[in-house]
Amino acid sequence: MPEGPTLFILQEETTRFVGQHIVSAEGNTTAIDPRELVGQPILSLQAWGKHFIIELPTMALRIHFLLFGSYQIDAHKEGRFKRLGLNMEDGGELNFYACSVKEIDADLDAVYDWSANVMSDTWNPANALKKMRASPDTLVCDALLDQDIFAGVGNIIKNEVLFRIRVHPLSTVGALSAPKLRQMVAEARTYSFDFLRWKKLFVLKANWLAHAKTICPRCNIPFSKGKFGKTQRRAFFCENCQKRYH
DNA sequence: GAAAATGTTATCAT
DNA sequence: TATGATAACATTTT
Repeated sequence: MPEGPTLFILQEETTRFVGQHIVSAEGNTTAIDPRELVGQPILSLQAWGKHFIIELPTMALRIHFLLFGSYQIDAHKEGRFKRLGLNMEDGGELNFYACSVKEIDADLDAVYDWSANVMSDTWNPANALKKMRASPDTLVCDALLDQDIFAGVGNIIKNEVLFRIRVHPLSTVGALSAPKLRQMVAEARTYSFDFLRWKKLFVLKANWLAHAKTICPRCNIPFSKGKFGKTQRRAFFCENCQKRYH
């Protein structure tokens, strides 16, 4: 379900709810009592990386879909418990399933670094470079998945970006030249918007060049596979055309 | 039907 | 204390 572009779509699809009051709420979340939400207006609905933030007068909620979460707008799933369901004053519904719900206590600006959100106008590539320069031994595969640096980048985007810029996932950040590192940062954003466009057209998977693929489309030789880095996520890469910098 | 996967976090051990 | 391994969660697809 997730990766930043998906959350971006969710945010786009729900803008009409901003300003509306919640007329009823339900769900099996233990983070909050859904009844607390009734009567409150939605102040904002925002996406930050893979987080969906619902801002209300008395609290903010963070929805995270993890690997399996899903949502329905003006519809619901049969035979599934809602983790959280909001019924709006215009009769619309916003339902979340199999996701993590968390209440955010502190001020949103204190919790979120808006410049790290790859899909946002507030994205700041210079900040990403600065964060990476602070830990040069980090593997590029870990850096791209680091939500403090590239909020919204997930495993698919990671694999596609590294293939596009011809960098081996086990390269270290510090071994990349300055232009190469800038290219990595730029491509993280560029590919995220390609992902967004393709997902909307239902052709995302058809446009994968590396992720879950077996043959390198550039070299026509088998891709290598591995589970690398702190999170041991799948890497698909070409030993021939993706250079290992270290 | 087993296994794996677009992900994170809590908990326990070192 | 900090880091690291492991489990836990929950759904859909192969």
